[in-house]
Amino acid sequence: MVAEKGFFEKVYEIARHIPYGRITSYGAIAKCLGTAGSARMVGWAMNSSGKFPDVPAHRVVNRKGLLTGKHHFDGTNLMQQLLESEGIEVIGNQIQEFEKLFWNPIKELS
DNA sequence: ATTCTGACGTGGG
DNA sequence: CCCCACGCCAGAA
Repeated sequence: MVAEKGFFEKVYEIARHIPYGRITSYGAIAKCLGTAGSARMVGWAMNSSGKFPDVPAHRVVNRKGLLTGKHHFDGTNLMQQLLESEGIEVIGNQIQEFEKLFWNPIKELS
């Protein structure tokens, strides 16, 4: 059948739908893609998000709400600053009220 | 081709 | 919550 969209594109598509001031987890996206368990690939795709300005990688964190990928951004606190810029409180790489700000792609995009 | 790593998640203790 | 181990699969060396 028709060639499916690349794994990366699927990730980007969802990431692009993340609303302002909201965040989601890699696993949530992975599940939405149907590749639950391969959450690592989601993060891997994000690694190439630098080529896609439409992909707010800073809004994607791990399931603990920890900014595990902040180290991959340009600066050291760039990711945190971006999140705080959207009204998200971040302390020590940990998003405050993570569950409250969590945006479930499966529920919203289903 | 093989090997290792990696922005994760889940399960068991 | 913590720690440990396994699975996952794409890409780089």
